[in-house]
Amino acid sequence: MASVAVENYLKSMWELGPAAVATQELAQHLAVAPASATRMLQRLSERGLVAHTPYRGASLTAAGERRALSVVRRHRLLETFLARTLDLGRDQLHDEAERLEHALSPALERAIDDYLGNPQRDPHGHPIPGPQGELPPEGDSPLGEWPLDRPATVSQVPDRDGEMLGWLESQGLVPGRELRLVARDPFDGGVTVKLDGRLLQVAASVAEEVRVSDGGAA
Amino acid sequence: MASVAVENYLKSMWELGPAAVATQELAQHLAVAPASATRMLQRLSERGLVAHTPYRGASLTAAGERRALSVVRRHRLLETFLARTLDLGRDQLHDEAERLEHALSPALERAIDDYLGNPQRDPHGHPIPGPQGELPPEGDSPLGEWPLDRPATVSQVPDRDGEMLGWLESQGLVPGRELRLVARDPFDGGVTVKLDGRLLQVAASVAEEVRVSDGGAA
DNA sequence: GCAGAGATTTAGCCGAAGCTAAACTTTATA
DNA sequence: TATAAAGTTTAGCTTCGGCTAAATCTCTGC
Repeated sequence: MASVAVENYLKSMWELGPAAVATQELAQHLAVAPASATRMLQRLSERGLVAHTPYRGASLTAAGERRALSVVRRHRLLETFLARTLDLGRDQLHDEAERLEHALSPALERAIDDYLGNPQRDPHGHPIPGPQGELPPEGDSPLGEWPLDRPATVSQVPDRDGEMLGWLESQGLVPGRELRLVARDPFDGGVTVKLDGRLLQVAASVAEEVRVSDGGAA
Repeated sequence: MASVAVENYLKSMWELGPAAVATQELAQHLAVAPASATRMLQRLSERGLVAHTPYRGASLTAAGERRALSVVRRHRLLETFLARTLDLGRDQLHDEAERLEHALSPALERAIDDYLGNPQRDPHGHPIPGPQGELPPEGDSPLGEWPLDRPATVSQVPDRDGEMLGWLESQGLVPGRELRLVARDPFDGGVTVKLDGRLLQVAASVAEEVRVSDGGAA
């Protein structure tokens, strides 16, 4: 039905949303020329999957969001499945799932979901949308916005940036790890955290991507 | 590198080979118009993957065969992997693997192969080509050609025809099952086999597709 | 309130891979 | 052996999804 390209545009729109997404931003995210993005937005608009106001960006319609969430669901189920069976590095998971997600039939999606026992989160801690695209309200906060001294548990790490992910792992910043914020740089948003008795400097760009919550239960 | 379409043409060529394949045969196998097959054969010929003599059919070059076997390897590894982890019906396996095979990276291929312990056969009993396309010499014979009364073990069943596969399974004709030929219809090639103490009529078309060998070791 | 920078869209091109219709080969039959 | 049928190829069109270059819009700074 939807081609690989269409699925990728919808997924990117969702990742960059929910506010209106600029053509250029979308194009960059997909490593495509801006003109290509414009054309695709027009086609998606005709199909009723995005609302595109020329020169003002675009956003997903309800139908578009459903399709996007279906791709996200397949992606995250695949990451979870591959992590459970094979053991690949956390950063390999993303790339592999990225390719396979477009080839997953509804039947196989269901079989994998059952096999995994209907997981709620993928190995990076990202919530897995339900079969109809249901997503629980987001209870996690960016690490950079967490109050000082309140105990927190890492709930989500980014999956796209292999480099950042590698660093996070080497520092023990993985989902489930407990920590406390001991200082915040008021200018750039970087933070210092204490985990395992160690102090660790976390750059602003990283502190934006890592999410935490207070329950030990993710 | 090679598109999904190219991979599918190469795989079909291999399945229909090794003798020269007629354009029409190839087109039918891929559910494509004959003219489309001609054009693709010309392109593959330019790329050095097939040898095409106009009006006389085409066959894979050594390079083409290598690529084809890589697709077959991915397909059969995937079937084995899915069968081992999820439990899908034997006939679903084929369709799912058909889609996923084109999205399997070399790294994931290796990871799956290791996970499975470098299997030699897929769940249908088909041999899995090695990483460089190595295939052991075929030791199995079509059921229809097996001598009367000599004990045989089913080694391979077809994977494409879900209907036939369903029937075979319902009759217990699955890889590993032992049987004996008790009669052969001299005209159409159908046979009567004895398995589990029962007598079973097997049509010629089926007897061609099922392969047997004498070792219990497949 | 207008010029210019920056973002966006349009116009026009390309290649892949599909299709149909028409032309051409090969093969088979009368 | 000639001709018809069957199979194959060529010609020319379509859609998808890229691209570049040129045109157009928006916004900001003067």
